[in-house]
Amino acid sequence: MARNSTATRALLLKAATDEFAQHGIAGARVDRIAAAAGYNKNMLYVHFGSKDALFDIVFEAAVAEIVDAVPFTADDLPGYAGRLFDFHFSHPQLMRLARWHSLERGVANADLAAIAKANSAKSKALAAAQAAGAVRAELPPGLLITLVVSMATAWSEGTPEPVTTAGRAAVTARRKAVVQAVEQLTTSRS
Amino acid sequence: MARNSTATRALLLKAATDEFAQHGIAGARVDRIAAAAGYNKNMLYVHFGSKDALFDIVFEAAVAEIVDAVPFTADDLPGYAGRLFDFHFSHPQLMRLARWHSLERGVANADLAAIAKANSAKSKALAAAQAAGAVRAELPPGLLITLVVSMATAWSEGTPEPVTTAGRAAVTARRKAVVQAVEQLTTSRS
DNA sequence: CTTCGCTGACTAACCGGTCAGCTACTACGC
DNA sequence: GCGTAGTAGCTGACCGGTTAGTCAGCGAAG
Repeated sequence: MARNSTATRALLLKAATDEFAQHGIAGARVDRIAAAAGYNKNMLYVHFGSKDALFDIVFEAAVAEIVDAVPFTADDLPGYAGRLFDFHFSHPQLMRLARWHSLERGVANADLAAIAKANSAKSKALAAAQAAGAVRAELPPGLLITLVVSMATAWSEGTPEPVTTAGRAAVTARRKAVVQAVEQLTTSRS
Repeated sequence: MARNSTATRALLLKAATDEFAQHGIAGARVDRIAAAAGYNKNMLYVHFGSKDALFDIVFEAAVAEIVDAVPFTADDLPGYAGRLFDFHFSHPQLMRLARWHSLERGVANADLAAIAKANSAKSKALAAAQAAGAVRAELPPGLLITLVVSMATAWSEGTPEPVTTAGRAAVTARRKAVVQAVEQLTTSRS
């Protein structure tokens, strides 16, 4: 009953994010999204055009959220890994979204350019840090970044951990292991 | 026209593996599987019962193939990582299958037991290797295994790399990076 | 009274699953 | 060797439920 376009759009987007994160593109149901948001299905088409277009919008918003929530620090890779770990742990949906995207959409040419650009910026910063001696230079910067990200996200399966005491302890142990491993990859041998 | 049950079953299973690897459970189409195998859709139901049951069978076969194709060697983690990398590079479907499974099926209780069992066997072997001084003991064995596997599979997105000279070079560079990284995690500091 | 936000009802296509029945192969009586 | 009955393998046609997407129109706000 709000009769407010921007608020409606936000509610639909939120509901769509949940639905896509849980079921993917093929498994998502437009009716379910509309119902969860408390609107009629048609509003989705008024605002976003189609199911596929909606997924694109949802996904881009998620990526933007990740990118500016955890900034890249070339001279502190362990810290970066730790923050990435934390973010994905507290936002399991976004990780699921990314995985659905890679499976159902593949890596399109348009994405490749964006990824390459973002990656080369990070690589360049990391290469500089390596040249300055702040980071061990044994691994090529581009590959090192991928390995670090991979380890930081190794445990994010989308299903949130039970919040028991034991569960929490396991999570902090994992976080510590990730940070420690990245330290071993980036610190010069004594 | 073969009129041969076992051969038919194998053909259907092959087609189903391709279809599920590419589209997941929700995105897979039974008609497409049957057509790809050169049979009528009904054969799928005669042999496998339902789409979901078919996926289970496909998935279990894939897991079995991975497990006995690349054996775990606690005292040579870099080698294990390299072999895992190679296998997933040459069998991109199986990795996709595993990812579809984790997204669409989640981690069910039945799986948890099997995973825990397989993991604890590996952990135990790795802990022994660490105690013997063959592997650096800085990281807990269970966590170390996950990190290693995660790095070894960091690049398997399911889309096979173009087989250009440049593509091949990039792949070998990645493989080298993985092995090297695992070495750094497992070799004692000099 | 006009416009924006919104709804309920509808549809055409799709999709998993079923069923009656056809066809080729086998076994067996002669 | 030869019909013939039985059966396993297989097919095309069908069905009911579901789903993305559409459309005409209603009601509130300015």
